[in-house]
Amino acid sequence: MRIRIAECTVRYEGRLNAHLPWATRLVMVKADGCVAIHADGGAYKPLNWMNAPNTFLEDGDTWVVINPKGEKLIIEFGEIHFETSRDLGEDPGLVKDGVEMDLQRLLAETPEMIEKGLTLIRREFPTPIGPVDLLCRDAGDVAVAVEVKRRGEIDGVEQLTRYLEFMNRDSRLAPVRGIFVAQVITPQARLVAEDRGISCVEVDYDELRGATSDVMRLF
Amino acid sequence: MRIRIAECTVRYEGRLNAHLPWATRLVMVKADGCVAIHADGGAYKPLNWMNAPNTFLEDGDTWVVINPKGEKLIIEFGEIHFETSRDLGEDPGLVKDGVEMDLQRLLAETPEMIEKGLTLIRREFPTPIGPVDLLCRDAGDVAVAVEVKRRGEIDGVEQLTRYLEFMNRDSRLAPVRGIFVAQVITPQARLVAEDRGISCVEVDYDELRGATSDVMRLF
DNA sequence: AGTTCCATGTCGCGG
DNA sequence: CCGCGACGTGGAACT
Repeated sequence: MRIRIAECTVRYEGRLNAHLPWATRLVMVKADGCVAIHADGGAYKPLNWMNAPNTFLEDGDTWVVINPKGEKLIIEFGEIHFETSRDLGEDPGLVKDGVEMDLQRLLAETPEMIEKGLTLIRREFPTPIGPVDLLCRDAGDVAVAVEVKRRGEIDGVEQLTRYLEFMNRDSRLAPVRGIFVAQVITPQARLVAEDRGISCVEVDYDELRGATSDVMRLF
Repeated sequence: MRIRIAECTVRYEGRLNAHLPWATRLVMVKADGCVAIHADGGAYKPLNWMNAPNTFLEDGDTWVVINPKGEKLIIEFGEIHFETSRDLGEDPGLVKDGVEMDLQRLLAETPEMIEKGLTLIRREFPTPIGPVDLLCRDAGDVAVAVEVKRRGEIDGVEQLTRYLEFMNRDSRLAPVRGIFVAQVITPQARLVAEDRGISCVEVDYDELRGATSDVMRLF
């Protein structure tokens, strides 16, 4: 990784055109060739950047970075206040726990936690417009499409609505009802969902993890 | 801005739990207090971060960063390879051209580029659930709601669908048909749009800018 | 403060 | 490689 703190102007020509006037900034070039220009604030997002892969041309006090799509980043340097370079090596990477996939996996293992009598038919059931998270059958043998979200917002309800629309045109499946499952569901999402006859269920991740491991212990 | 390159492990406890094993990384602390932990690759996004505002506790070789929502970032340092600190001052900020607003402005000036015979009634036409980008009238005097996106994806179709639903309940406007305009439209979005009787039009930004300046020259 | 919507989103997975 | 959906999305504009 190469770090330079310097006066610079930057021009980006690509998906849009953007320009940075002269100021002091930090320019970071990573081992994979990606470039980021940071100001001293504004969260982790750089003012300008160019992701790998790209070609890097260093011509005196001007750097030109071009990627295969033809996007271009031009950095012109003035006074360089500081520079260093160091190889950090490979990173073992981030380990995550508690994302949607985990939630979906747990719910697939214990659909009872969503609704009493619910049994799983298939995870990621395919429809013409994408896979439904869980296709289940309820206590009364009716098909149920379950959409799982970490945070239940209106987008998720729209998504489930689209699936139901398509699935209810399929005579082998219809009628299909919907259940929207999330750790938290916003009042708006709940309102829209229930207006469309979609049930809403909030689940607790830790409780779910507990219940699932209990069920797993039975086998 | 403070930069430290060092051996470290990181733990994040917040919206999810995440953990980084020991490795050499760059830790950046900006003037506004935000913290970012970078590996030597992987675009501009840090492995872990904490945005301002937050409280920063430095206790020996351990840093604890907590934000008002209770999310927590814990960095434990081993060997420090390098450290520096420097005030970059305020940044004049990025100037952009070519975002959705620009596209919308150009289309408002030359609605003919969307469809022959189309004329503008109003930009940002208000509905109870938000403003429609362009309200137009077609060659046959029928009202047309136009949703403009840089990239046409399913969210945009949903947005336009909601607008149309409301507008078609208004007897002074109905019937209203929809046109979905973008520089690129994904097949999924097109499928859903056309399933709902919404037309799709792809436009080229440079061509549009040319055509618009031609029209403007006539006046 | 809460909600909506844009973004050079980025990232990862599956076809 | 493209398309699609999740993301600790972040961030800005507006209510």
